[in-house]
Amino acid sequence: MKLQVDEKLYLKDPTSTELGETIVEQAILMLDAIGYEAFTFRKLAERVGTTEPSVYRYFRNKQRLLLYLTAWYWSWMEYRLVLATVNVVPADQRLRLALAELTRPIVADDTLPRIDEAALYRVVVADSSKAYLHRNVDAVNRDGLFRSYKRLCRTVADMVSAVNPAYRYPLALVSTVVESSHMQKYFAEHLPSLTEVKHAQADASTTQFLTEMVFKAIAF
Amino acid sequence: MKLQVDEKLYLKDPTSTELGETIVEQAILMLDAIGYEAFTFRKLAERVGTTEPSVYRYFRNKQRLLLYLTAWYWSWMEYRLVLATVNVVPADQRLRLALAELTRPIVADDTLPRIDEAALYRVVVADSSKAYLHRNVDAVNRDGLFRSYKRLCRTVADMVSAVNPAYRYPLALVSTVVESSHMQKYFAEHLPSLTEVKHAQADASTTQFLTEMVFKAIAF
DNA sequence: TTCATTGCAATAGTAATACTATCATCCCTC
DNA sequence: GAGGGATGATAGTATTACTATTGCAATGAA
Repeated sequence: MKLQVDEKLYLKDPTSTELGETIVEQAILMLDAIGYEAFTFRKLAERVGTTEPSVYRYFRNKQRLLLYLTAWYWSWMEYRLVLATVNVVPADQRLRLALAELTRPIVADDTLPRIDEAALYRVVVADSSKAYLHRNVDAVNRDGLFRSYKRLCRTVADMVSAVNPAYRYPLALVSTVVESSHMQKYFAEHLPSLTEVKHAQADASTTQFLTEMVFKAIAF
Repeated sequence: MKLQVDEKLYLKDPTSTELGETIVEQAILMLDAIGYEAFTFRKLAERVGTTEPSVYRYFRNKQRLLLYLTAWYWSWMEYRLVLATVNVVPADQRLRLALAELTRPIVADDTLPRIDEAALYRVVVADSSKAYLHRNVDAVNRDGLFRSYKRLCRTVADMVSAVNPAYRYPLALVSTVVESSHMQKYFAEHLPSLTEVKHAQADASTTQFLTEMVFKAIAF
């Protein structure tokens, strides 16, 4: 299985060579280990056993690498979401399954052999917003680099509209839910006085909190 | 009028000297103008007409300066919120006013002569999450530097509980609303396909969207 | 078999960033 | 007029975020 990501996210397709695959694999582990701020291409090159210029041959800079990882993540999420809801006809049940998928705990998965999905999820939770909370958002957006995120939100928003076509804020609600699901898990771990979600059962209670919120918000 | 912020946020109280006040005043304008990533103490010093070491005498680093500004902002928000709801007895009306205050457009205000409140608000929207989405969250939190944010969320969460004591996620709901109100305005400006909120009337529709969401979520 | 291409390593270098140290100076107060 | 706090001036370090250039080894086509 291979997911498509926009060509502008990289200089050279990392899936086209062994080194490229290793760079992506190790970047995820390293970002998870030390965080976006401390992460540098020099350290990554050292870990991979290559040189800084070789990493730069694949990605223009670390923001683009982060964008690549998050775009990949959102595409993968949409794939899972479609898989989870295919053949389910009732609109409310489809939405419920989609929300469960969006807020579900990510576990390691062998269908994607070189990707540590759990680590990638932690990176997305902690750092994905830095990809758009940046002065160059407009330029990055013009290049279409948020397309997979937008597509995912649109997909779920359409499910919301299928349940209640009169609801006026499906996209706002969905983007709120997506970001909030990250935030609540982050808060549960680091700033527990900002949420009732408990670190130990963060996944289940986040799903419950947000699912309840969505269905009440769009109820007739 | 003067707001208290935690002493650990600065090395030397910027309100204690003319230079300190100028540093804070210009930091807000500069962060608003060029963004957190491009902002440096060297550039700030140049703009203020002082030297880099002098800025470092007030703030340990730029994260602390950002924390100082956001802590100040949340304290100010809580003050406004209390002011807006004082003498209002019905619980649902209190909550409605508080939400309106939280999501209201910020306009320049002469009660705080050297602070450009509108610029500070834009900085908070674009950059405040970077103060906690950082590897050192736990250390910063141990120092109590998120206290004003937590206090604000707790205050509003108590209003939620006053309306419906049985609702199980008041804090999670409030932190979601606070962050979402920033996010929706940011999306309206930069990623409009992620929200129905329109840039031109971002304030009114964000207030409406979130107020409606909260009252439906906590309805019996 | 040669030749060109690619894929990558190695080395080197630049401008900027995030600080820290030291010392002089100024002004206010006692 | 001595002492002390506030600031300025200068200088320096380690790291970051790149970029340029060169060369070599494997591969595949002519």
